[in-house]
Amino acid sequence: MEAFLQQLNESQREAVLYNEGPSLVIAGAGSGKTRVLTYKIAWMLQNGISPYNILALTFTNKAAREMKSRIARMADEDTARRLWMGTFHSLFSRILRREAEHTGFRSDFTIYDAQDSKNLLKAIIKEKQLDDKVYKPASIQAHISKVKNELITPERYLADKELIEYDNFTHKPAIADIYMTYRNRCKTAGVMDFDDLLLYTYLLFDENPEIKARYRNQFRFILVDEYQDTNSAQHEIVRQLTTEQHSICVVGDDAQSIYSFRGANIGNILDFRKTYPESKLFKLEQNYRSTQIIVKAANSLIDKNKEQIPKHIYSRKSPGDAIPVICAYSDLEEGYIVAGRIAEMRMIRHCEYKDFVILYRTNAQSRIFEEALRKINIPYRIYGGLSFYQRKEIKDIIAYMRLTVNPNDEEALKRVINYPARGIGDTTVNKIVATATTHNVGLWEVLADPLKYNLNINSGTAKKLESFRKIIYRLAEIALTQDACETGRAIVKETGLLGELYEDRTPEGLSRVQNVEELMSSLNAFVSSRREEGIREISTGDFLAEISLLTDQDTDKNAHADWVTMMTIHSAKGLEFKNVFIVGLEEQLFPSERSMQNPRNIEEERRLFYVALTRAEETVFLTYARNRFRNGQSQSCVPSRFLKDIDRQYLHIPADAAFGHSPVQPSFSAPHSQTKPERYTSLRKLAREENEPDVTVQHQSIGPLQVGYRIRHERFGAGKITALTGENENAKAVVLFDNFGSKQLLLKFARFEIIKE
DNA sequence: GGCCGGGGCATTTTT
DNA sequence: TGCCCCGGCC
Repeated sequence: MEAFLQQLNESQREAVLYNEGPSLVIAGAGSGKTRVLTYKIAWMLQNGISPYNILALTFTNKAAREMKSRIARMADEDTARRLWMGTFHSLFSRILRREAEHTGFRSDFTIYDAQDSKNLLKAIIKEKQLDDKVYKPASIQAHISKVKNELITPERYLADKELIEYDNFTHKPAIADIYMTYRNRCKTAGVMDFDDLLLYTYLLFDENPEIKARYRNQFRFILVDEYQDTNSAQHEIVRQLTTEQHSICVVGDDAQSIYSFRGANIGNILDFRKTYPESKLFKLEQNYRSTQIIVKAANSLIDKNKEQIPKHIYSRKSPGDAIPVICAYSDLEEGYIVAGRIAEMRMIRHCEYKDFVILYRTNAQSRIFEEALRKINIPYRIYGGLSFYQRKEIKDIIAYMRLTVNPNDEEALKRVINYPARGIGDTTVNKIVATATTHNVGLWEVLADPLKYNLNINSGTAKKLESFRKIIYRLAEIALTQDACETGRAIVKETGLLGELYEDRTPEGLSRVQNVEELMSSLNAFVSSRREEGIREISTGDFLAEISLLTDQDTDKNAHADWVTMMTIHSAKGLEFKNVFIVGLEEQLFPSERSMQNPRNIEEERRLFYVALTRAEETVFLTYARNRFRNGQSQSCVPSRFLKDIDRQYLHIPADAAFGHSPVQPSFSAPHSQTKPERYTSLRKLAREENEPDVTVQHQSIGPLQVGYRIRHERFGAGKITALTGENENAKAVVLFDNFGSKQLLLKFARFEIIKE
């Protein structure tokens, strides 16, 4: 471990070693933030702190997974697993399930995704006979989400004069009532939406001081990643769990706070030192990613923001080239220019396609680049769009799973009660909803005993409902006695879902079948990986709990395939590319039209541009068009004000691209000292070697297996056995996989073959 | 229940 | 311009 510490720079090391009280680590772009977090945790573990006492919160599953696997390499797999490390949402849902008896929910509550909540709101607005032009479901949803993130319950909302007055003022006086109904409906349905996972955790701690104390005592060390993205609820929960002397370490970069629109509060990080007056401040200011010019250009840009924590980010890489600014006549030409540059650079500089990314402000911009790339046969991939779990066929199956776990789940029930078609129409569903609402019970209660609630339906409909009910009962029974895999299989078979899909021979139909197969195989993988961990019972609920909080942002399969990447700047956060094109740098597009009223929003847009610039390792191109097709008509455009915010000495501005000033020659004509391999890479290798797990009973060989053999695992691919431990039932192999880090496999369950070198 | 056409609308997105 | 949603019609 001492050796590890040598691998850190001074400020990183200081941040890692300070654990005596609250600390704020300002981590500039590319400054080795994740490494500080992982080393810090590894250091704690090394010093005898139990993983059980460490709470590490991240925003995405991907971040949590990466950190976990790095820690597994430095400590060991089992310890890493016992850490409380994960997203806010997943860890809090774990706590809420555990403490269910104090929450008013059952431990098997299901989770509404954004679409479900919107559908429910839409239904409520309709039931209340409100005008959905005034009460637009999407904006009501955003509003409710916002107040929840401010920890405002329906009761508090009603009592809040200002909120009520504001709603009257905007002619939407029914919002409080909609919110109340929504909350109650979720409660009777036994479901939580994403915001509820935070809100109810806060309320749990708030209303039960002894529970709060228990967790506060348990989590003696708390780490929060991407603190600039926390919303008020997250901030407050962290406060509930800490004292002013607590060892809490928050890591983030105020300059990269770009999610205020979904509730993130940059004040959390800016005012951290007011919240914890005793806290220490560490700054990671060396950027290991980008050339000096890129870093300096980005600095000069972000300097124009008022609200920020002072810092001096620097790079010791080569100076690099000045940043070309390219002006195109039209959006179409912008596409051709970028595509042409990529082709050219690939030839001249021997880059691969995957070294390029095109970053834009809005998804709508992607189409033109798509067409331009396709025209000259450049392979590309667009990030974003419909995620795997949002596809209809997947949501249908998941809805059935949700019903087997929680038959009162309203949105799941509405989704599949007539799919595949069973002749149960809207009228019937509406009657069920109305009956359930008047009796204040879940939909399933009504469905299970229609007579008791005087459900007004004819005998034909009653029969149809009966047969649906039987299906769900049967599936629920399977879910009770068998594992998640069997349940999944039964769902596909018994409901006739797959049959329905097989009939469709169109390409879309085939891809739907493939998606279902993929879901089934992920179910399989889930069950078998839990088995390998030695867990015997794996219920459908366990699977749901995991995937409800998952997105396929997380599945970065094909990450090494060779294609150009296109994405919004927002989704590029945290990533890096050798060459970056930032396109559409025009007023009203970037900064977006909507951000213009408010200087704070402009600052956020500027941070967004900062994020874009700092994705690049070697080269950045900035492009804008003079004319652009927007909303059906061609508009002439003005170059973005942000171009003027970058110190001109770092830009290369040709005459035709002049914006605001007269063109000048670039100040650096790039003496090309090729970037040396970063210290970073060698470090990582070192880190990997030094950390074989300390396990109890070690063997040189078990059966045909020997330490040092290479194997190929069904899911994790190739890897080397680094240790063999345990006896018989508990025999395990520790395998260092080429692409998945170190894993312990329970030999009884693990599926792999021995391969030759 | 599915298909077609009109109207409205048009940042950013993870959990 | 293009997409999505809704409502009407078969």
